Amino acid sequence: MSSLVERLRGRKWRMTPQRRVIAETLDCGEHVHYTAEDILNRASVHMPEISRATVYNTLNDLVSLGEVLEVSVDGRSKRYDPNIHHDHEHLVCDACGAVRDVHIDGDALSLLSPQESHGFLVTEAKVTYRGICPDCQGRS
Amino acid sequence: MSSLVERLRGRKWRMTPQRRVIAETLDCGEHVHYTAEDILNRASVHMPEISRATVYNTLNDLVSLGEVLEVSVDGRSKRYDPNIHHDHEHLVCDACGAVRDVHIDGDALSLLSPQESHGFLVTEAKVTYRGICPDCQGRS
DNA sequence: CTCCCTGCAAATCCTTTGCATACCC
DNA sequence: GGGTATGCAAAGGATTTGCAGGGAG
Repeated sequence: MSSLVERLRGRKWRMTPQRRVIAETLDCGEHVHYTAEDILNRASVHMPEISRATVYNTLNDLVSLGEVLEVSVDGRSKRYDPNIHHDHEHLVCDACGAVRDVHIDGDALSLLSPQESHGFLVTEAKVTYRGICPDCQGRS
Repeated sequence: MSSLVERLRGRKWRMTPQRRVIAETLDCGEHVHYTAEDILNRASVHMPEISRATVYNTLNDLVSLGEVLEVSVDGRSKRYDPNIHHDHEHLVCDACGAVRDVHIDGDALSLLSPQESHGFLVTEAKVTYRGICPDCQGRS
């Protein structure tokens, strides 16, 4: 599977230094997803002048392009998931809010019986697992 | 199952007119969950002077008490679910953001194999179904 | 009578937007 | 060079908080 940067280049997306740094930062967190603020902080290490607005704009562009997924697990900041080409679910730490990808065996869609759909046209099922991550277990 | 208002009375929670109206409003949406702003609007019908801060404070208190669940399905506003005493999952409309409860047959926790837990102490699995609600299907 | 809930307004957090400039293609 | 991404700062929506007064127990 190609990296996000490679895929974007392939789609002839206008590439700028800022956008490259953001895409690379997203790829680094392929299994642990960051908030916009996280991305800004990490990108700033390699490019101190990068602006908050550019990070937000770029993340929204990537979501619109369908190359990155927006994940909301708490009411606070959204997180961004670059790993859209593998089907997966999310595992959230109740202590620190970290989010990582996991793979499951079955299909959660099949757990919903037709009469429980209440007239909705149901297209997707996502499972969110919650618990305490290894780091936070150690800290307790 | 007792209503939210009855349970709160039983827990000797300090009851005020504002809090009663908020709790009753939550109970009205037992299967369709509201945002804080929704609650404010609906409560205002019965009590026009009620303040936004009181609604937010009260909702947070109820979440802390464990009597109401906070639900985040998009990056926008949180929604509040008073139906914590029945195990259930959520069905979200991608068009209007409405959230309602559904019941499923199996258990999503069992879909996660131990080696996929990545060291997390996993305590909960929640499925979020997405689709288009009957109202929005009609509107399209 | 005491404590804490309420309402108001200001503050805070996260995110978006307007505009002039810079730079990718 | 044209069009668009960038950076800054200000605006915007959602939620929280400080403080004075009022009402529940």
